[in-house]
Amino acid sequence: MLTERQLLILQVIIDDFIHTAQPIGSRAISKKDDVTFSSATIRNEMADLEEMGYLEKTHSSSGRIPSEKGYRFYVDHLMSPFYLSVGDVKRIHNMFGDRMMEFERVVNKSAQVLSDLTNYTSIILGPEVFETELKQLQILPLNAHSAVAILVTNTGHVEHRSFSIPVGLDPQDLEKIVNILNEKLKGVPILQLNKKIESEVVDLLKKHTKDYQKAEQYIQAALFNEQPTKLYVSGKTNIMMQPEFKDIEKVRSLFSMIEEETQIAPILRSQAHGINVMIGKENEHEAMRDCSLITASYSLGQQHMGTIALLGPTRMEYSKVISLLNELSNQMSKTFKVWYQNS
Amino acid sequence: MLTERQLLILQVIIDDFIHTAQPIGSRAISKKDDVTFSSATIRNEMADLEEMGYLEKTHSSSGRIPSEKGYRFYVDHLMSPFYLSVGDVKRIHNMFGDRMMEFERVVNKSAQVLSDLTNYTSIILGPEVFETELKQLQILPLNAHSAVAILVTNTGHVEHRSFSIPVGLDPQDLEKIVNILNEKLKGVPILQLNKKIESEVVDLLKKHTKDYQKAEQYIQAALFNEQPTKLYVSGKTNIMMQPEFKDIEKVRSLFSMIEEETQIAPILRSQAHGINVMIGKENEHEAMRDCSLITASYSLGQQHMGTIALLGPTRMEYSKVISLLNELSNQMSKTFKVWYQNS
DNA sequence: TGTTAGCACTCACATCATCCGAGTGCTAAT
DNA sequence: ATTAGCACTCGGATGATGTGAGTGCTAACA
Repeated sequence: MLTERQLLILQVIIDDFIHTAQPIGSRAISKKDDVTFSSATIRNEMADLEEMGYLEKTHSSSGRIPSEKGYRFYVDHLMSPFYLSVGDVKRIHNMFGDRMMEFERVVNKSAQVLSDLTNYTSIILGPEVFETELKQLQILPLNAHSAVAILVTNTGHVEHRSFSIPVGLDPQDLEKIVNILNEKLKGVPILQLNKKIESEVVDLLKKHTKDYQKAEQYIQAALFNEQPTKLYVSGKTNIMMQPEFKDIEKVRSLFSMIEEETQIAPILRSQAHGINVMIGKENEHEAMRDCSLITASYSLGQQHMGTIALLGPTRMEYSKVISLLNELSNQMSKTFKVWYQNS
Repeated sequence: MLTERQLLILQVIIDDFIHTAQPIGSRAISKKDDVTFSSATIRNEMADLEEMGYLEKTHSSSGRIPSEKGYRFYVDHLMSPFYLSVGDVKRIHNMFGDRMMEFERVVNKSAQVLSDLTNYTSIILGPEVFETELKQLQILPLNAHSAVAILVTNTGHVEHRSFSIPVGLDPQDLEKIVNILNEKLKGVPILQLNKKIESEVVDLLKKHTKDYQKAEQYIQAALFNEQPTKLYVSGKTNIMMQPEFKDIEKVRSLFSMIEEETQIAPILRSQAHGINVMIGKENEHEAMRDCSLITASYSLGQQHMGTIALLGPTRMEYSKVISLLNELSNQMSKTFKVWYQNS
């Protein structure tokens, strides 16, 4: 549909615009090394490309800039693969080589490195706990009226929650409850905890404890406070360095969205596995009209765990970002496999 | 030193400027209810106030705005007490009334509410663990080569860390180590953990375990990964709504500072107990040149725990902010006392 | 002697005209 | 089919001009 020459021109324009953020004119294109034809020819071709919707003008006599359709075409067909520098790859690998094995830390660090390497904003959706299993439950009284409940999963994820001890609960019963819970719940997938408790634990509790009501209350407090998926964001200030975000109102609306977990988390969660690119208005959220969002998923075996994303202007270094995300998500998946697969 | 009339004029100017962010002229002042004298008189007085350094002009024929010295005087001598609305007080109290007793949550929520009530940015420095004691240490193997260490303090604070099990460490020894550590370290203040281990635990370990080297390594990994004090920030976008922050470069430098824990934490930590007000250049940090920072401390009994701060433009509602911070820090101290004092 | 009315003066800011140059579209020549 | 040439467009920079809010100063007044 597009001639070789048109492809070349489109590619030159996008590559250039990604780095300069300036409209590019026919004369400038004609000076590029691999362009052999004159500026007049280029003007004609550009007019055609504009008519087809791949290019835009900022005003009637300006140079051209890529349209969103142009970016989409670029990403799908035109983009040349980006070869990560040895240093960049090393930085990614190093995060996993360390003895620093805290899950949360690795993810957090990943977000930092990613925003650092790209100068965009990185957002990582922490692992969903769905398929993980309870490794151990512990309830530790702190004093007469408060205690802390600690829940460890087989992936090394730790949840803890302080709460008041229901007045009048027998300390003896406390211990019994914990023992019962541990015995019955160890190895149970987190998602099924609730069902399991109803089906097998409740009766036991009734039998062994004086005050079942209190105990029930107790368990509820300890286990079932909502625990939203963690979101790791890094490099928010990078956004403000992009020339397309000189306008503070734009930045503000974008920031509010990112800070609101309930806004951004579902967007990341709804992305398909693998690499996804959302360009400009392809993002349904108002504030992301002139941003692109690139997402990659990471997993534990077949099990999808979470999403890594980079947010930047539509004028984004797609090629580099995609390579980085690929590298990181592979590395994460690989590492987590080693850590947890055979647990 | 200042006449009654000058005090009145200074107060009117600051009160007005705090709300409008506009320079205020003699005519406007003369129209205020409690001002009885003419604009010409006011002009003379303003000229004097300017000479004394309490007021400034933005250009030679503009109205006056408060100088930093003016704000300082206002905060120290002029400010009328702010009576919090019943609703606001309720919102603060409610946070503590709930069964939601997670320490981190209360602090986090506090930051949110604070930024919400003021439209400034709130920063809370989480509790230092200095004087808290180790309640329990637990090491839980997840699989053949990784484990999670969990450390609980008497205040219900939980730290956890995943790490690799040194290759070749005998599982038998693992249990022994944990037992020894627990026996010897229970009740020891966190700060003295290291010393205590050296003085009492090391010898025991040498005696009871086959491979002391490995064990040492193990303990190091589990306990002494740096754990920076948590920082809770909320309402960053509020800054961008202030007219003095239309300039994106200003916002960016401020944001970078806030996001960098190593920058902002020491500043908060170094504040004296009670309420502190830092106006404009009184803040040594470059990016805070035209901000004010108001801090309040919260404590557990006599023991200082952490700092609550509000960051806004120098044109800040000092009176309201101080009242709110007072209310919150008192409430926090009071609540924590009930929770942990008699543990 | 303190207060006030009056007035000339200042300066930011908005508006408007002008100029410049990068870039286009179109036409005609190659 | 390509390209040189040229008239045209428009954003952005520069400068002149007017307006109005606000000042400082002087002189009159209580």
